[in-house]
Amino acid sequence: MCPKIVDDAVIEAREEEIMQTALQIMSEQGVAGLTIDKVVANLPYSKGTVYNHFTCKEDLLTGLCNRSVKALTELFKRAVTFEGNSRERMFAVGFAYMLHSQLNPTEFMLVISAKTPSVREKSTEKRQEEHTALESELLGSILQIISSGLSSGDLNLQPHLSPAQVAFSLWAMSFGTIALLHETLDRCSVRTEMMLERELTNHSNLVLDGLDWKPYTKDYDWAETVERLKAGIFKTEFEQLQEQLSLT
Amino acid sequence: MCPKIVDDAVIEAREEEIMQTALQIMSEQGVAGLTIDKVVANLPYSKGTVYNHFTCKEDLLTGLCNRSVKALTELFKRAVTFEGNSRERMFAVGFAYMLHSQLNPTEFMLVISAKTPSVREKSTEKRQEEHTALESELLGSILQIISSGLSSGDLNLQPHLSPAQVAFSLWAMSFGTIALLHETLDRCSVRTEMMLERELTNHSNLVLDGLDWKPYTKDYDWAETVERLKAGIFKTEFEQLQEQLSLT
DNA sequence: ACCTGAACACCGTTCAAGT
DNA sequence: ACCTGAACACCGTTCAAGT
Repeated sequence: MCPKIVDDAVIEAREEEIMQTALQIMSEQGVAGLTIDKVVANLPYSKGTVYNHFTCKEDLLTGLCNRSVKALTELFKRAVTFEGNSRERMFAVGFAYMLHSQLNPTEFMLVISAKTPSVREKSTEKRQEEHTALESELLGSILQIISSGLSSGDLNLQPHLSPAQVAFSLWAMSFGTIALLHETLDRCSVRTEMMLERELTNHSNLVLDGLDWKPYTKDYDWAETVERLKAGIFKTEFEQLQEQLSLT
Repeated sequence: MCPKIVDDAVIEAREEEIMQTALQIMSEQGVAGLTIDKVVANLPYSKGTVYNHFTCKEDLLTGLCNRSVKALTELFKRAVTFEGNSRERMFAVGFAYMLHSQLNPTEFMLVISAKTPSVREKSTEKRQEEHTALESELLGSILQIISSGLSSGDLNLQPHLSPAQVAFSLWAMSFGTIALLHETLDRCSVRTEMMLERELTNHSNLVLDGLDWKPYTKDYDWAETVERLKAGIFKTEFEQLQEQLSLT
């Protein structure tokens, strides 16, 4: 009836197949081990077809990056629905970020390298725009929680700080913690189950206390909140993470 | 008299020459634009000689990364000598980090990519060890200020936080802010002179307030501290930055 | 002992030929 | 209209020959 729609679906399915294959190779051989030849060898298509979907290797990397951010967006949206006070919801966002980075270490590193000028310059305009759109969705979730904190009175913004600046602070803090800790965990090869969780909780508490966002760390049972997240909205993800860690 | 020493000096000078050439190429053509052929073309030596100094391209990248961290170490040591209270000295470290990342954007990005597994795996053992040694020197400066804050009573550690964790928090915060802001500034192509300075001050204040490190943001004239840094220990660097920004 | 650069292998990208 | 894979260009790395 409408062949165009069917075609689009086929194209999208193939794009997904290409990206999954690329991801598989990268998780085994590292980002530097990714080769279009290797991707094609694991696929029933030819090189030319892959280049019909992605204009160059960098475009493929940005595509993978977007795929990962898309999944993160979903987790953030779920965090916004967490039942609790506004600071708990903000904490849930950080928790979601941590879970995502742990469950998809390869993709997380990709987000960093996709921001690199050398990758961005070569990617398609289209995929770059998709990327910025996804990032403002992420930011949107954070801003939503900030404004709910403001209206509930949990958060009192200092005059020199705008909501956008607060959102940026929180993001930078989480990003920095995860990026540096990933690297440290890699090097020590001591992937203790809860190291990242503990550090991220510490940093999150520092920044949220610094922002004067109530209830303060000392006035609340945050361990209980963590338990509620693990058993509630992020149950599936947490179980996946435990399984993954027990395998290593 | 002692030819070995002369030889070492010659070798070191050449290594520096190679790294400077590589840096020059990277600042013009990006990290992806760096090619051993291009490096050799700008040098009076042959490919083989370059490969006598660096075992592979990644080893050269790690060498450049270390060169940059070495310079940062010097700035941090200077920050420790800043005359003021302990929180001011801690702030000076963040300020040094910001100055360094602004003055050497290419090198700063390199530090990120050098931490990437694909680069680290290929680098020489020797250069990797040098890198960890440099990083503990950086951390050492931070720990020094933390312990002076503890003994002066400016900083009261919460029971669940160790000095090392605090140092890590501060580092992660600065790193995250700078990395994300670099990217944002790149994209907007609005390199307003003081954007990074303002954001880093905000974040630093948030974290230090959160840590309960006195004097609090609201109780002190931090703008005056910034002025003192700009006119004092970081005068040269600040002037370089202004010059650089006025040229663009 | 160190330097040289031709030679090799590998990989991203293209495009003429095929369906 | 889309797919194919041989062919090309480029780049990291090596090593026999030279000094």
